[in-house]
Amino acid sequence: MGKPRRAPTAEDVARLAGVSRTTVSLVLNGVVGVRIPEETRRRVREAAARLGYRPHAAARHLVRGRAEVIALVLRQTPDQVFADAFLPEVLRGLSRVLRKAGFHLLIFPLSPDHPPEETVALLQERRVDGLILSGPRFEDREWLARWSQETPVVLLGRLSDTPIPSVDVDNVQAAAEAVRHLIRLGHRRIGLITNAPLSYTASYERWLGYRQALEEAGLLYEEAWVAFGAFTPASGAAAMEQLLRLPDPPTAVFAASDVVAFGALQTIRRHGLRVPQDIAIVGFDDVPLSAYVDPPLTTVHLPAEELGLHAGHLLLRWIEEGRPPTQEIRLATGLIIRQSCGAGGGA
Amino acid sequence: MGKPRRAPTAEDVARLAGVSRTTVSLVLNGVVGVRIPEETRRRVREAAARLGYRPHAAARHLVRGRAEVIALVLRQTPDQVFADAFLPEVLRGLSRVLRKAGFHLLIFPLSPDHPPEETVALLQERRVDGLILSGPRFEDREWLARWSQETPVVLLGRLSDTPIPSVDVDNVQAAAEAVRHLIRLGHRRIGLITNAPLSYTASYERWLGYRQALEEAGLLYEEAWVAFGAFTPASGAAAMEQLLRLPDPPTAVFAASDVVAFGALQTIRRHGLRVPQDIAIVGFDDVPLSAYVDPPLTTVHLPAEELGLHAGHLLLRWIEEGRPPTQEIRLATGLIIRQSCGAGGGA
DNA sequence: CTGAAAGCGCTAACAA
DNA sequence: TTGTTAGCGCTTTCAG
Repeated sequence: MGKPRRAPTAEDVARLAGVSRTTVSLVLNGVVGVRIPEETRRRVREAAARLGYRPHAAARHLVRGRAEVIALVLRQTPDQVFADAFLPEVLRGLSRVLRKAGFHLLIFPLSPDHPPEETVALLQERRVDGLILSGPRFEDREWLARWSQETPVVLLGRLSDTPIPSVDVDNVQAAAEAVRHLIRLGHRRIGLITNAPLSYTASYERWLGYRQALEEAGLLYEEAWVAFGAFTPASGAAAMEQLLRLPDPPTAVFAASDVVAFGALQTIRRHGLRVPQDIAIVGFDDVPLSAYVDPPLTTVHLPAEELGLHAGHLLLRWIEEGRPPTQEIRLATGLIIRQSCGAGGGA
Repeated sequence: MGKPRRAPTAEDVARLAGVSRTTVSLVLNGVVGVRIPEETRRRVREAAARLGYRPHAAARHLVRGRAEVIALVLRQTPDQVFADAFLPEVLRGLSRVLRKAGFHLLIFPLSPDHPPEETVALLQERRVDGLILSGPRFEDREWLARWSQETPVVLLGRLSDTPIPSVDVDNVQAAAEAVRHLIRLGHRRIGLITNAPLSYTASYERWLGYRQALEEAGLLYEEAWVAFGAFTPASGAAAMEQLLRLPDPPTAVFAASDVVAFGALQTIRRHGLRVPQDIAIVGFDDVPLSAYVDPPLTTVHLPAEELGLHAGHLLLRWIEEGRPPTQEIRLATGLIIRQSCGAGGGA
């Protein structure tokens, strides 16, 4: 009862097994090229098991210079968190690769109310082996540049003109594909509701894809047909309202995120219009619930778990190889055709 | 360029400031009751700043015996992750309190494919100061009991008959309130779609609340009126299907999670029935999107961020005070009346 | 008020 | 093949 205050150390194991600490370390770490009799190994392992010995990660860190920890910095604002239904999935993909490599995940929410420097300082104290920044922002470029000279980083999302490896989807192509679908269905007046201000890379790129598809098809880009959403359904609802007030409203709209699309759907309903008969909608993200709104939303699938997985891979490679992989991974998206555009997607 | 291989240590700071390591430590940690001239303090601080010195967390951990890290163990299966739209919010609440106390958050997904022992081992190596288990399961009782003798734990969710502090909502009352709302609106034939098998505490308790409300009102509990969902909208859709096939289907149903309710809504639509005119629905959780389905879902609000916040508080208290707070915190829920029951909630 | 010294638990270079 | 030794970077008595 009064015994196990202190966790067993390698020393304890050594004593119990009747060997030295070195031997314990050698055996337990499975160091190769050392010929230790099976009998000794067995004794050590048994002693360790009996004591419930676990090496102390901090001590190991200190001497090996490796924390075996990477940090996930969440750059999401509260509004974005709300929009971000796939954090759990990203986490799953990420932690799967990490665990296999023996790494652990430290979470750092970096909301706008904390200056990045403060978080950077904390990260430094922790001596993490690497860092994944989810949802990088323009303001982050400076500290990232500095940081990436010392420690591996990978971006989940994108930042233009930076040599930092990143993983993301090809937003331009994905958005263009969504809009092309609308065009293919005969729409000529196609509106856009952005998912966020264009200062966000993803929003900007989706806007670009929208323009590109229009241009390919020889359709005019009309300023009036783009309305700005900002993460929330409410913002999507307002944007749709604005589009509907136009003298000749679009017959279809590309909502650059599902969440924003949900708001748009609501507005449309409130105006007594029907989707897709009166107006077609295509979303972006394929959040789990998009299949369950009315009508089920045609949307662009975002492979959340794979994003996490690849980010982890890339970071681990940098850590192992000691130099940046200089890679931009662009994961494929796919258009999921459901019923909000009136094509396929059976009842 | 070839310089900053090694991070500056306290030694470096001491040298630059022309003092000893002790002094550096004393000054930088703001140890009280030590009279060091302001001038010396200034010099130390300046040297530290100039070098960009950051104390090494692992070294500190080793000597102080405190990691300043707590672990969040996610017990969610993939299906649950899907259902769990509020992980980000919980995270936000949690990391807010932790940061204030100088603690960090290590994430451990504990999916069913890893034996708990393995994760426990990893947790031990990390020597975390405490642990929050989100979504505890019956099978966890054993290792939890053992663990909690050594290290603080708090449950996010509930496990019956355990002395481990926990924070949760009062599912029984919350569910009862939802059902009472239906009864108040005149419904007598009220069905239940569970959010998960009853082996899950939350499901069980919501089922209990359902029964309780029925009983209070003198209504009969009918086996046939409870259908089992399992996390996903698809399961909710199937459950609703089953209810609708009954000779005399319920006129209202309490879906024990919004996600499951979304599936139910879809089934109802497919049957050409209308909500709330033909059938009323009340959900549970108040996930962000529940206000944006058609019709907006009346539901029970789950205070996700506060759950995280309180869990953090409780854990920190245990860590600071050295003994379990023996507390069960039950956070208040509230019925959010929207339009899926045909009462209030204006258009 | 400040410095010297010990030691947290572990690994790894070096001897024996 | 195994043991001895020297730190990793920090805090913290204990002397000066």
